[in-house]
This record gives sequence, structure tokens and C-alpha cells, in this order.
Amino acid sequence: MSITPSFTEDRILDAARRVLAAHPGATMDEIAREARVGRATVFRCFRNRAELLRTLARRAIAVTDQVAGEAAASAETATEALRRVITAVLGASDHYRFLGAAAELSGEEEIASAYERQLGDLAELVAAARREGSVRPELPTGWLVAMIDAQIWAAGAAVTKGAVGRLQAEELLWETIMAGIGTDSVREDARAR
Amino acid sequence: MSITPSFTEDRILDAARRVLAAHPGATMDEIAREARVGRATVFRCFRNRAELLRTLARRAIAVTDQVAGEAAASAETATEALRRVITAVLGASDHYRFLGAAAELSGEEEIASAYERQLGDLAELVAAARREGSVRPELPTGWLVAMIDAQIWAAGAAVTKGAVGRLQAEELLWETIMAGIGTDSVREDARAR
DNA sequence: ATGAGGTGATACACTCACGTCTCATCGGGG
DNA sequence: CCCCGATGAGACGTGAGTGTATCACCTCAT
Repeated sequence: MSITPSFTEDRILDAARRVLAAHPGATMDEIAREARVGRATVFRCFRNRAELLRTLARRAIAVTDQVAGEAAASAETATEALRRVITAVLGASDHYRFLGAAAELSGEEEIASAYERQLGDLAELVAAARREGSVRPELPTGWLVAMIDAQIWAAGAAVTKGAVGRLQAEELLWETIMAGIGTDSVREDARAR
Repeated sequence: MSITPSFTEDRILDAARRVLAAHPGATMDEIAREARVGRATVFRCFRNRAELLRTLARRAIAVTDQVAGEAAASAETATEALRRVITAVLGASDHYRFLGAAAELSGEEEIASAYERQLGDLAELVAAARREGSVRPELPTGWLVAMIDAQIWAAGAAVTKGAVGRLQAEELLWETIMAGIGTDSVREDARAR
């Protein structure tokens, strides 16, 4: 077992996120079977279940940071960066979907704060887009972040479910986030309230 | 123990949804303590944990149907009905929030199909609003339903977290769903993609 | 007062998943 | 050829939570 993740570790982690996404209460045995690996091997790679979960969560955070960072770097404007980041994070949704129902990660301070930090990064991006005049100023940034986050999650779920293709989801997501679902006629009414 | 829910049963159910929303893995003992009731009493009211969860879920579905039905009945147009239903369901979010991380309800066919049915009801409402010309025709109904659902969840979470007040959340939610988060200038761009 | 019903506390058995350990096996490199 | 590290299989002990049973108590109606 070296410093860099071994082949076996990777297989276990991938299997874990697959099976946990489908069935959040999955046991170590189910994870091992999904990875085509003996249960003992799982415990050789990860001291216990908590460490497996933690490693998985850390990795999800790292992957998301990675793709989001690359996406933001290649953009000219904050608005374009926001669009690319949203698209990139949607693309990485397989890596963090298991977190949705991972009850055991309540109380993991490291994970919770990392997630908070990511939302903070998104908030900065939104604030920058707002300064460019592309985001409605009357909506609180915290609200925007919550809505964007929720819609990315839902879009990822829709893709996993097979309801829409990934490319179509990317287009629909940005469109829905920025322009909502209403026609122009009802839009004015909604805003006027 | 009568047919109609007893005082004690109600207290247990309310305690259960509170504690499970905060900590999905809560034990029967924690639920009992939250309800200020002996653990034995919980098992007198509900044969086992699964039945408690099922009763709780059934109740969440019934409450949501109830408030959504009332909201829809008092509306003149489908668009207005959609707005009222969204607001009403947001108001009932305390009753179903515990479902978010309830891993044990995977495999409960009754619950899953009831949820599907509710999404179907919402889809009908969206389709009717579309016929009235208030919803953009180029967005698939399934997508709209997924986005609306996700945004209601997120809005409920924001209220529970205390990030926004309930009344403000109601306004922001409808506004964000219908008009999105973008300004007019970027809206056209988003749609053009 | 007294009996009935509901309750809290407690003890208990049982299950299930976790985590440890051992041993046989396999495959590559000396 | 043989050793060594990694693996699979499986036995085993442990702990936590579930569900059952019992007993004492409390309150209320008769």
C-alpha cells in the first residue's frame, strides 16, 4: 500500500460510490462484492468504514475542485466562468452523488467545511457575474447559490436516471438557471410580486 | 390504541420527523427521548422501526397532497394554481424533509410510487400552465418538474437553516423558478445556445 | 377504595454488520 | 525454484440497536 492510490483502492472507491449512490445503506460486504474484491481486502485498504467514506468524500471534493478550477481558468468573463463551472460540476456529479444520502457524514467537520468552502467559491463567482451585470441584483447571493446547487444536483440525477442526455442537460441547465421556466409574459408578473 | 392517531402517536411522529431531519441515522431511543416518551411506548404504538418510518412517510405524502389540493382548488388559472401549489408545498416542507436522507425507504414500493404520482400531478399542472402560455414550450415537462422539485427542496432547506424568512422564500422561489437568476441581457444569450 | 389502561424503566435475547485474524492460494521477481 | 507480497475465503469476537417481556407506578372512572 503506497502513498498514491493503488489499483485496488481505486476499484473499491469507484465501486463504493456506485453502490452507495444506488443504495445508501450499503454494507462493506456489498461494496466489496461490487468491487469484485474480498471483504478483507477492503479493510486492508481502509482501516474502517468511516475512513472509506471520508476518503471517498475527500476525493469527490478534490475532483469537483479540479474540474471547476479548470473550467474557470479558461473563461474570459465571470459570467462565462460561471457557465463553464456549472457545466463542469454537472459532469462530475457521478463522483459526489453518493453524498446525497450519506447519513454517516454528518459530524465530519472536514467534509462539511469543505462543502461550505465550495459553496463560498460559487458565491464569489456569482458575485463577480453580478458585477458584470448578468445576474439580477435583487436576489441575495446565498439564495442564488442554493438554487444553482439544487439545480445542478437535480440535473445530475436526471442524467443518471436517463431522462435526458448529458449534452442536452448541460444546455437545459444553464438556460433554466439563467432564464427560468417562464415565458416573457409571465416573467414580468413573477418579478412584480 | 384507536384507529385515529392518538396523542402519543402524534407526539412520536412529530419527534421522529424532527430528529430524523437533523440526523438521519437516529435510533429508536433518540426518537423516544425527543418525544419525551419511553422507548417501550414507541414500540407499543409502532410494531417496529419500519412501520414508524412508513407511517411517517404516508403522513408526509398525505399532508402534501392535502395542502397542494387546497391550493390548486382556490386558483382561477393553471398558472396561478402552479404558483399556489409551489408555495403550499414549500410550507409543508417540514413534514417531508426527513425523507431526504431516509435510506431505509429505498425498496418501499408504496412510498416510491406515491412520490412518483405526486410528481405526475405536478407535471399535469405544468402542462396546463404551458397550455396557458406561461411556461416556455421548448423545455421538456419532465425537466421542468425536476427543476421545480429541486428548487422547492432547496428553498425549504434555506428556510430551515434560517438563511431566509418563510415569506421571503415564497416570493423568491416563484420568482426564481419562473424568471431564473439572470438579467435580461444575459437571458437572451442563455436561450440562444 | 379498587380495578383497568396506559406509561416508564429495565432486563433480556437476538440479529446484523463491523473489524480482526488466520490460512491457503496465486503470481511475479530473485 | 522458491520466496514474498497481495489476495480470497472464512471463522470469530464484539458492539450497537432492535424487539420482547416484565414490573412498578400513576391516574381516572366507577
